[in-house]
Amino acid sequence: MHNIKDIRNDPSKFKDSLKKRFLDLDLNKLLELDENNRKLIQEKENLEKEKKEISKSKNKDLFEKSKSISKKIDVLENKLKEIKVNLENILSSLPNIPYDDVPVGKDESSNKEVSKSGSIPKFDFKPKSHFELGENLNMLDFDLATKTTGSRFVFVKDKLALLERAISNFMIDVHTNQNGYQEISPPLIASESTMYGTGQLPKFENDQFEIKFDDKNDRKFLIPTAEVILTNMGKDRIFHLNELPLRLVASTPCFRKEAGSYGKDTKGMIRQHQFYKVELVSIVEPHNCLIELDRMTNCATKILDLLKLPYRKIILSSGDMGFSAEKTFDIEVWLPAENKYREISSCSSCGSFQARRMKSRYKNKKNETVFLGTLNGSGLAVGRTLIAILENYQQSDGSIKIPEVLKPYMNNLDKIVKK
RNA sequence: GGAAGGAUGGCUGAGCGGUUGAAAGCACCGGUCUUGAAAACCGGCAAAGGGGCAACUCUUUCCUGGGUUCGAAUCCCAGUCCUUCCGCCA
Repeated sequence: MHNIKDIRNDPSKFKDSLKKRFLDLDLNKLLELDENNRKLIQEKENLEKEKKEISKSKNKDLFEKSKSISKKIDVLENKLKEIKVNLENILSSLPNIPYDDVPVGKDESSNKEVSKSGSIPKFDFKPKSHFELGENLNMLDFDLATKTTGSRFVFVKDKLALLERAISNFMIDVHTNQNGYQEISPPLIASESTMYGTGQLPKFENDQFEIKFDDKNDRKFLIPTAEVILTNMGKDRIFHLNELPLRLVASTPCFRKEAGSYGKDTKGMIRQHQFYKVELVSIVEPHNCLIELDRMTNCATKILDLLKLPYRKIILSSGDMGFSAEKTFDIEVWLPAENKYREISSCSSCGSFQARRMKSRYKNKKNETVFLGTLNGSGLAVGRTLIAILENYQQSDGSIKIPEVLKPYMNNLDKIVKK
């Protein structure tokens, strides 16, 4: 959410910065509503002042007049309510403004590689895809999931289920013990206002799974990422300076409809309606956002370093970034079967964009109340890490070596082999 | 699901029809003192929005939404959430 004052002060600058998002919108309606809003506010305030003075004077002769003022105020209030709804509808649908150093471009083709790390494994056989490997081991079962649930779900079984759990535990341990994050086990269901706070609503309702509760006025959604629930821990709150930075980590299932991506990655577990993800969230003073973004990104890549998985870091172009982000680094892991890098983490700074939506504030050094900065990043997507391990650690016989750092989490198992 | 109590500023907590935006304490910020810190003392300190270059000023807000009244944190109605007790249950 943007501050209407910023838009009002320099509409053309604001418009230009949204052009980086390839949005050419007409701000006139917004500005017109804003002006009208302020005009009516002034009228209303004058009446209120008058009314206040009458009641203070306790002069009975003026009481009738006060009543008639009340009626006028009622009319104005109704008009204002309507304007406010319209204003907020427009404002809440505007995406965040890309930070200065974000490459401008329409889509992922303008993303820029920042760095590369790790060595790409050489195979003296044709590497298999994760779903071939998993199905041959009888440890990934897509057909069964289709039967019980539907498409884009999977049963992970036996030692791969253990591996999935190990990955998750390993990552959380690194983030809590070495990276200074506090572990959270949050609700997996979020209220409508919580979803609004991080920017999933109102614009992206179609991507969300809504839960049916008895009370129809109280809408609830399965979280599409722990970012939603963790970031909203600061909702409607004023933090003390000494509580910052707040760094949170959670491993949770995520639920996404992924509407519009049908036909993409239909095979395997790259794109599922449900997947586990270890999520990092930082709540910081807004001027520290970009430093924190680098820090967070390093926390994520550290996991890949420890797992000895090759990856690259890219900066997303303005057109490819998420709605709430001002700057995003994606980390892509090497997948031998696809012979390319695939996204395994996405770390974003949202500046004060989300904080403004959810009224998440703190008292700064000068004792002023200001909006916080929020960041979120995957550290990492568990399902995709499983895929990357399957593909990068596969052996010619179809078995899977276990990365050194995961062995303690897997009863010191060396290898996953077919029974 | 049944019964009772409650919701006030960053926090604790008074107020229960008329300068109450709201006592007091804590926290926080500034200052005096101190080599420095602590303690002590003095001062400041709610948010949102409008107007103004600014100093400043106005309006709203005591869970939410209605109502009574010239006037509501205070009275009435509805709802939400919390706490305690009982029942049920992983």
